Amino acid sequence: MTAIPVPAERHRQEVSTLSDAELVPLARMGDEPAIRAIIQRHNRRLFRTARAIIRNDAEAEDVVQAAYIKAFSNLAAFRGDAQFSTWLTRIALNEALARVRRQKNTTGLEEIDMQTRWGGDVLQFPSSLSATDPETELARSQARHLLENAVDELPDDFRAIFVLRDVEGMGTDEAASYLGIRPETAKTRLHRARKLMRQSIENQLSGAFSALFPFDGARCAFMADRVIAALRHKTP
DNA sequence: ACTTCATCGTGATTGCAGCC
DNA sequence: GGCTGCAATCACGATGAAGT
Repeated sequence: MTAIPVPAERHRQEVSTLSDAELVPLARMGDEPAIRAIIQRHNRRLFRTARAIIRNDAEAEDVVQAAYIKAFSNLAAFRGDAQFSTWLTRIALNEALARVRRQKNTTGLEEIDMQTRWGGDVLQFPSSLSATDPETELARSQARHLLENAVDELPDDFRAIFVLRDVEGMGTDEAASYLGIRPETAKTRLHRARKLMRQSIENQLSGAFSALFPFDGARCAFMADRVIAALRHKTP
């Protein structure tokens, strides 16, 4: 049995189906469901973008929040020349870069690095596949940590382009314009970022390769027993 | 309707020059 | 010497026209 939507609820549902171009005028008039719809739609991209620059979850959340506040307070400034998402992401990016500059002035880089490395779990990679069993979930979680560590180890410039292109799936030109660099530079940085990612992951896994397909201990001894038994049986 | 081929656009790779 | 950006080139997939 489906409940009949009350007007406010119906408005919320209708609003969630609108395009950004349709939502913006509503948001300008202070329409709360429209503002919520915009936030829900762009949260992930903004967080990832901010997280790529900041390397700290809590800080990235702050940045995204500040970016939304700034954007909704200055919606009149959005002329509609570019996509709304582009405008929004650019604000978050500027906010994140400004915060990094402030941090560099007030905090040692090493300290920021420690916060990042030991600050816990993070950069939300998409988990489109549903969990199946605990082992699979554990393996997926380990793989995510591996990737997140590798991303965190990238130099700032490389990390930004890597996240925008490979995590967010932007095109070269779009990502380059977000970062204010030439597309050629974006390509080179992405290529080198991927190379560094490969090296980093290989380093993290170097011990693991030798442990693949283990065949030792009791299993090995049992095999030896069987071979010897077979040979004894064969020789007269 | 299907297959083949040419064209175009986008991304990947690499070499080289300039800078610190 | 290593890092970075630029430019040239290569590779590949998407798309549309032509032929069967």
